Amino acid sequence: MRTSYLNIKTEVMNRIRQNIWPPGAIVPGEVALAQEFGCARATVNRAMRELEQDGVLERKRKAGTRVKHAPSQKAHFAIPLTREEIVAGGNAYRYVLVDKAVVPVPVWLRAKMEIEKGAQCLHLKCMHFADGRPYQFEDRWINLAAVPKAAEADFEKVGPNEWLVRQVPYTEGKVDVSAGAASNDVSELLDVDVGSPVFVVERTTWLDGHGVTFARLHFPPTYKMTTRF
Amino acid sequence: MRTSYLNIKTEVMNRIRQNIWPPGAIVPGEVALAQEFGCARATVNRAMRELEQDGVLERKRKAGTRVKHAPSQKAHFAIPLTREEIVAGGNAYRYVLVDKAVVPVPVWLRAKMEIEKGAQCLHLKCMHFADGRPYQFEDRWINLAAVPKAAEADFEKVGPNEWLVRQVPYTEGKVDVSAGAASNDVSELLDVDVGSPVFVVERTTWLDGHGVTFARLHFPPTYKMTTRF
DNA sequence: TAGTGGTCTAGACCACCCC
DNA sequence: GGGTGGTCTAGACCACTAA
Repeated sequence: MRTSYLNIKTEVMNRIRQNIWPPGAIVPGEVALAQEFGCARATVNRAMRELEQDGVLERKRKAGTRVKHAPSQKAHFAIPLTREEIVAGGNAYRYVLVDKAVVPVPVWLRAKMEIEKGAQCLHLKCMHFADGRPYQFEDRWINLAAVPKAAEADFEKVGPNEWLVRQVPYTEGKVDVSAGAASNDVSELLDVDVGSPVFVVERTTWLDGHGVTFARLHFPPTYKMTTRF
Repeated sequence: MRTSYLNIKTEVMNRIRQNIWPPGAIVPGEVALAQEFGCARATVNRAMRELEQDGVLERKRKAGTRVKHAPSQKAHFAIPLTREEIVAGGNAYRYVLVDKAVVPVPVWLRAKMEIEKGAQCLHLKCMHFADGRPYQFEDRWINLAAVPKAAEADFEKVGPNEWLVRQVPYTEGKVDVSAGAASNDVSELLDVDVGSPVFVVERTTWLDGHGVTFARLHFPPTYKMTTRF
């Protein structure tokens, strides 16, 4: 085809990189570009809309389209299932359930997930291994009021994350990433020294505003979360 | 307007959540949906295309559109300028250049950024403070062959990241996030114990395949990278 | 090879919002 | 008020690929 929206995207990017359209400059309107490229406005529109999503352009009705001063950089991290992540890395995956208990929801968790008082929850401790080496320690809490079926699952074969994603898909959530010090438990399970650095990912998940699950994932300091942008 | 692509998106999401279209199920084709919703196929197409981007659907020519078994969860973290990040948090920002030197590119950096042998680079050490407390220690390397102008900048007032983003926008890069142990230098600058956990963000940046800059950002363990999905 | 999504067009109406 | 992007339409051709 003569003019694809992709061609327009790359052409626009070229002009920006070559400083023909410097940061802050206003870009010709859609009608003008459509005429220049000899295509329909809808085609230009799609190209420009995607460039806006990519963080390169700023668009406002009436004001027109401008080149962003500082392109908003976004790192886009995928959050795969641990099993898939390990297998994708070419390693053998092994999962072990370390501990399982039904307990009243602790106060800190109630605050974090906005759970009603007196609810019961399932507390799981799991290990994930890659080629026999400790890969991740998963400290997981599941709100049984939100997911009653979890009480019947045994979690011996399938990890809670994988189970949950099948039972309660399409949830909303929050992710916190940080560095922490290995506690006694964690250091033993991950086979690192007490107090040494541990990479921590915390995930809180809601469904329709109800707290579903909270997980704290601990990785040895060899672990890196990587992405390109 | 009667049928917006947004209405279609929410309606489709509802059907998925209510298990009318369970995971793995094939969804009616675009023509069928267009007829059902009483709109043009292009409208349905946009809705479905965006839902695919959102990780909810899988689309293949001829095979049709299916609901994903496990929705691919993506967290996308914004990477703001440190100054803006601190100011946005309601804190006073202060920047200090700790050290600056022109040196031959070290071997490990040449390997990482694919820089030609014998090139010179600028090595900067900077501190960022939030309300007087150490917020980030920035260990930055700039390839002078790629950014000659950097040799003239003094980096006393403006940090290298902010300077670079203005001089060399629209680059490609890689981000690695991990946990590390504080070295002697870092522990002193961040005011933490030697060997204690430090949150580390490493960013490598290329322009047209040429290594531009590498930065290792160290945060005290109180720091958390947060996002919602 | 037939059916599905991928894309483009030419035209239209509208909502928003800077000037 | 008027110009800009936001969206929708009805129709068309094409590319890919599963059956």
